[in-house]
Amino acid sequence: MNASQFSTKQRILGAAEVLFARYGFAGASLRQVTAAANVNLAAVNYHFGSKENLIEEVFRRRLDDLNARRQAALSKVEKRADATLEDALDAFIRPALQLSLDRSGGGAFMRVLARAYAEHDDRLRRFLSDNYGHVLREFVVVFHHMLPHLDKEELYWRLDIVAGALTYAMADFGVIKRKSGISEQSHRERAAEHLVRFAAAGLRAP
Amino acid sequence: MNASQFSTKQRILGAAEVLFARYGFAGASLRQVTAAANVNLAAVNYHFGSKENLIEEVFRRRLDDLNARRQAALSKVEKRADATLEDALDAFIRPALQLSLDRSGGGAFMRVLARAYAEHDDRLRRFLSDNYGHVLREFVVVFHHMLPHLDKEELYWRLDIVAGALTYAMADFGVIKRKSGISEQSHRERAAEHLVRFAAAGLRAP
DNA sequence: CGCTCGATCAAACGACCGTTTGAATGATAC
DNA sequence: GTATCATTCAAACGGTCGTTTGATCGAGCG
Repeated sequence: MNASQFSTKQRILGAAEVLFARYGFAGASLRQVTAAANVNLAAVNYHFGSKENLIEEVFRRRLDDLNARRQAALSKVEKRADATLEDALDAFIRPALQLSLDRSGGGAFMRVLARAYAEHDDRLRRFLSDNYGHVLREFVVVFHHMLPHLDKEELYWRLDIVAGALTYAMADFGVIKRKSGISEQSHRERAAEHLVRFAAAGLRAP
Repeated sequence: MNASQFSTKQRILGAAEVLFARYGFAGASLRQVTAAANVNLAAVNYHFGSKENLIEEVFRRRLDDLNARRQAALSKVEKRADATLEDALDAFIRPALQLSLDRSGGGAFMRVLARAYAEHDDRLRRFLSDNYGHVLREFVVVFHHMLPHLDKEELYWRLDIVAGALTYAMADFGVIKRKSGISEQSHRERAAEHLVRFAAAGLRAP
């Protein structure tokens, strides 16, 4: 009998996401993952081939959606003649925020993503760059039109800073202690608002 | 015979720093560490008691110095009546930059620090908060005087963003590909310059 | 010299790791 | 009913993990 309405693959992916977020890729074992997912240990190698492949699938499941949302939001911005810098930033940041607020594990995924940055693993970096680099390049074009006083290299530097601050904020790294009355969700929403305002000013700097 | 002029403890700390940066706390084994340090496997448990304690010592060795440098730089800023926001930011960022440029492992340490944020480990967070906390609070006071239009909570949010962007930049997380002609050191120096300019504008935002 | 004691060493401990195997299961097609 | 085939299962594989043990080393000292 299944302990859930979801398929074995989906349950493994969900459990892996949470445990990778909490203990890291090396720190979370397949025995922990399969126990949490209520599936047999061998199921990971049967369905995914290896732990390495499982890690990639954890990313693919969320990033396909995240990038589609970002591209859709950016398209809307491009079609409006009066779009502001804040609108473009919002198109980049809000999809990440929404994903982090997703009821089933989105918050965990943002921490997994932050871990991926920290890993500095070449294979993982190439995987992320190959599959999702083109979306970043589209954003660069739009920002370049909105900030004509910045040359391409300067713009890249600043967007890199924005990406860093976003990763940090969405992964809830910060030292700001969430007040007991405030949910993780509204905490992240506040973070996103502050981030858009801060990043807009930073990008506009001479 | 020793393979180095440094003591066993120092060699373990140095090797651990590099390997924790590269493979993470769970991913780097004590066998790797002791082999790289050219010491016996049992030396870690003899000198540090456990792997967990070794991790804390890796932090303590660098953070004591980083905090002292930040406090000294901040004191100079406080004594000058004409100090600018950029000066205060510099007092916070430059010590981290200098540490990251330290010949022996400072760059690795900044990546270890970024991993600590990603770990979300309560014990590690408390340890860092105890070491970082009071210095951060001193910076808040100075920034508060320089940015009277921001209330305390708003200021905390923005400084948290700055800390995130700094961590990200110093750990070399970014997607900006270092050109082959540019050393890691001058890459980090560029990052720090951009960061100060960006953060100053972001903090000054209405 | 003989004694002491912190430091280093090879070896082993039990536990856990990712992966593989081959049998059992159960729905589908003939 | 029976053959098929994807899926699930318990068990085991060889390795690596952090830690512990007891022997050995070697400088300092009476």
